[in-house]
Amino acid sequence: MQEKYLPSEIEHAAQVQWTASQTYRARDDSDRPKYYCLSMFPYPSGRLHMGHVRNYTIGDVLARYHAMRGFNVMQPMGWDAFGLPAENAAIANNVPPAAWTYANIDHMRTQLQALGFAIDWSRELATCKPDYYRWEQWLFTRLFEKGVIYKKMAMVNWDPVDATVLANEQVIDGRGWRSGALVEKRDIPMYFFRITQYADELLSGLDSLPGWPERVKTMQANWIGKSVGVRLAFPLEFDGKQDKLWVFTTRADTLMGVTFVAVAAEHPLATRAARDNPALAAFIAECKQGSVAEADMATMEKKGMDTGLKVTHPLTGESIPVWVGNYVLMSYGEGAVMAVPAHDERDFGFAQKYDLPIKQVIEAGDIREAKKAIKAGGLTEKGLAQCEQVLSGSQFTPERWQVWYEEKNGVCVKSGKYDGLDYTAAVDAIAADLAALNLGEKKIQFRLRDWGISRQRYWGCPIPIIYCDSCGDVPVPAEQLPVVLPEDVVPDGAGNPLNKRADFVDCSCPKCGAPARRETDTMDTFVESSWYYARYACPNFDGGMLDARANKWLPVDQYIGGIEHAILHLLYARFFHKLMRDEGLVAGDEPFVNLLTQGMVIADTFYREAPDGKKIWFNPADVVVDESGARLKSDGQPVIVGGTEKMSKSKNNGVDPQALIDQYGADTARLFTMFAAPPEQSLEWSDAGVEGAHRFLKRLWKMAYEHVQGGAVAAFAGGELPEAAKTLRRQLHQTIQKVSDDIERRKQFNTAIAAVMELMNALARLDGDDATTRSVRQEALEAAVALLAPMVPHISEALYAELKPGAAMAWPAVDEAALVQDEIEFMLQVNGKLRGQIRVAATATREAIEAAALASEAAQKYLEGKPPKKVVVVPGRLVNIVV
RNA sequence: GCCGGGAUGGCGGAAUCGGUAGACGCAGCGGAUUCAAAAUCCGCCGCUGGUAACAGUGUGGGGGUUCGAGUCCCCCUCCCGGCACCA
Repeated sequence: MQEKYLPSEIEHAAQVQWTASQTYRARDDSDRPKYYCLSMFPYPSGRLHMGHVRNYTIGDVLARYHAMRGFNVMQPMGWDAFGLPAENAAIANNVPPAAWTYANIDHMRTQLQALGFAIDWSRELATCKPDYYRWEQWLFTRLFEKGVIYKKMAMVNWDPVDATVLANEQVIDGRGWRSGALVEKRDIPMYFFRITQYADELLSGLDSLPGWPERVKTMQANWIGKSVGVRLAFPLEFDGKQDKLWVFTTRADTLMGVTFVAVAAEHPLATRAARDNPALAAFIAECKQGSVAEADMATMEKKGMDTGLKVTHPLTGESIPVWVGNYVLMSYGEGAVMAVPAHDERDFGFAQKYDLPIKQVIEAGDIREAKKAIKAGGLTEKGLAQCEQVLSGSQFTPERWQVWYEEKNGVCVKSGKYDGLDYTAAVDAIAADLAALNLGEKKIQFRLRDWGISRQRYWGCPIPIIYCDSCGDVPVPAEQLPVVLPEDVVPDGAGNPLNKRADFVDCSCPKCGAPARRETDTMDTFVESSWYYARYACPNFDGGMLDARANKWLPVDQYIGGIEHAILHLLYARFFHKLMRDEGLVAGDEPFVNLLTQGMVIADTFYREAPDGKKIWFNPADVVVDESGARLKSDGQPVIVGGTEKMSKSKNNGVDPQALIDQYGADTARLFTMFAAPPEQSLEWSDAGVEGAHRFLKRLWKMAYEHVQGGAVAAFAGGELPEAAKTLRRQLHQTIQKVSDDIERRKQFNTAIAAVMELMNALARLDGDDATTRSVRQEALEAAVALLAPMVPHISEALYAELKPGAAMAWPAVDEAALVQDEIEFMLQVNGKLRGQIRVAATATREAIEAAALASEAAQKYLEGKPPKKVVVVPGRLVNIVV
């Protein structure tokens, strides 16, 4: 055995051996229970970053643990290879996105392999390859024919200078990232997935996912946003014609308090009103400036303008003004809202700003109670004062409006026949009256919108549609698929370069044979990442999208990925699974049984501002920070510190793990990443601490080396032990228990590692070279090495081979007999404060424990001879004496 | 703005079901070894007072429930993620 721990040597040897013997090949034909462990596949951005290392190490720990437990494990890997950064790189370096992407994949594959992940590389896939996206195009045509995919107009960010659609990320402070031009909203035709048709199932399906974090399910449920309300109409007359303005509201009980209605700038009524109203037209044009991102819409100043139009209140017949409001979203509900300033925060702010009437129609519950109590009489002085205080707020004033709009348990007032009704009763009564007038009905409304997938970009999966002047939008027939994306294109940032490629665009109509044009839009990259998990089961199948193996491996037993994917990616993948199920391609309802959302790896950001106001971001590795501030290493000039954020390409704050691997080896990088923070928490990167992880591995190596030098010995197999060895064995088996539980149930690896560290510290203190002690040491070392194997597989394998030559490393078993304790230590509290300890036999009764506690010196000191008020005994833990 | 999450020593974090706050590691300090250094080994290490024993205090801030709160409830502050064309 080597005396020194040489990571590069043992890691290389282990990896070569794993590859040669196909150790991590998932068996399609095995009868052992399957365990499909999937980590979210990477975007091939260039090099691995720490987030990848964290993600894949978590997956690898779980995969290796289950393999040691006898499962037939599948851990695949692939590349989410289409996307915007490849086009940006192309523009910056004048290389085709394809070449850039393939080079990145090759480099990152090497890096992943150097980390020693137990990946079945025979299943590798890349979404930019025709043999993958071909089936996505095939499914698209099927769904298009079924009507699950349809075409409609939708709003995008438009850069008028570059004449191109911008991603939200490319809009910076309302301007295009390259041109600096003010961004406009523009309506263009797009293809949509009818995800709203599955809204109810996507919502109720969350209940069938006990293995998902609560927070993720809550986020998804809120995103789907099912609300029960009333869709109702305000009749109006326009251009001499009778019409209706429809709105959706969850607060129909406040209908009698409506003082105006507001429509979105894009609403047809606004457009019509603006025809002969230049001021309104100008205001609408202003609303159409800026990005389409919801966050921008929600944080901008609420503005509006009276259209001059009036609608009729459906129940009172009152005339109500129609406003255009920049805060009304065309994409939600009807694109119009009824405004009740007295009981809605946003309406209130708007009414205050434009001096619109505010009409109270709900009385708060506490005010009602106070009025009742005073009327009934017999109040104490204090009670009366309380009631009066409540009533002092009962006059509606703008300063006190929160009391009114926040009130959920109020009743209707000043609402005619609805006075005195609570929320449910009022909504029911009003909905019934509206229905009788044919002016409304109860309706379920989702916040979820249909999924627009058209992207006016080159580097994506082509949408398989052909435009024919006589036949219209024709899906490409299956036998003509795939529609192959040419890979020799270099985009220039101004529009989709496919439009300039006659060899791509020109084609003939599959129906009539006439000359036709190919769609040049590509699909949202979320489409590729919505079904890759299923394709891993049969990546080489060329007869269809999936074969029978999909149902052998699915559902995924453990999915691991960043919390930033909690809503969109995971919702789309769940949706796609249901689409594939309804096509008869997969059997189950949900794709991922257990989900682990790792926290982000965050790091400092540094930037400089260019003369045109753009920010240029610098990598932390290229920056030195000291008392004088942050400076760029290359030129010594200062840079601005931008705060600690998620490691990302756009902020250029990713830390390259390669240096770590080169200096300390993969095991150290893996160990440190798992040890630094629990998986679900965000991990602030710092280089300090890596040294400690490496030191631990060196110590482990040294202890094993010294033990092995002493000659062969069998692991402890039973019999009486001296006290020190017995205690160590108890700790050993407690550690096995804890590490198993930490990995399998808690999925918290930092504490598992800490427990093994404690064990090693104890083992280092165990003296004695007699045969018995050595046999206990052998047992402990074998177990410790096996417990660490999921985290640090290379060193574990090397050490196990030295400790127990020729044996296969299995997960250690707990010896229940070793766990038995004779005496237990109880904490002694007096009035909840720790005052001492007592030792009691493990078999002691509650009475005996109590007696021992009261008899203790500490208790006597605080009792001062008096009997205790109360004694609380927590079994196995503590005694609290209340004096 | 809306939805979700977080805050514990100088730092990363532990405390799993309301029961010893600070495990484990980093940094620091002291010592051993060494010609010296690195490496390694041993010890100390929340804060305040005290030579010490010990006492008080302490989990972002304020309030509450409880014999007992880092953990549960209410209010607030700050930080992070998502917000539908970044992936």
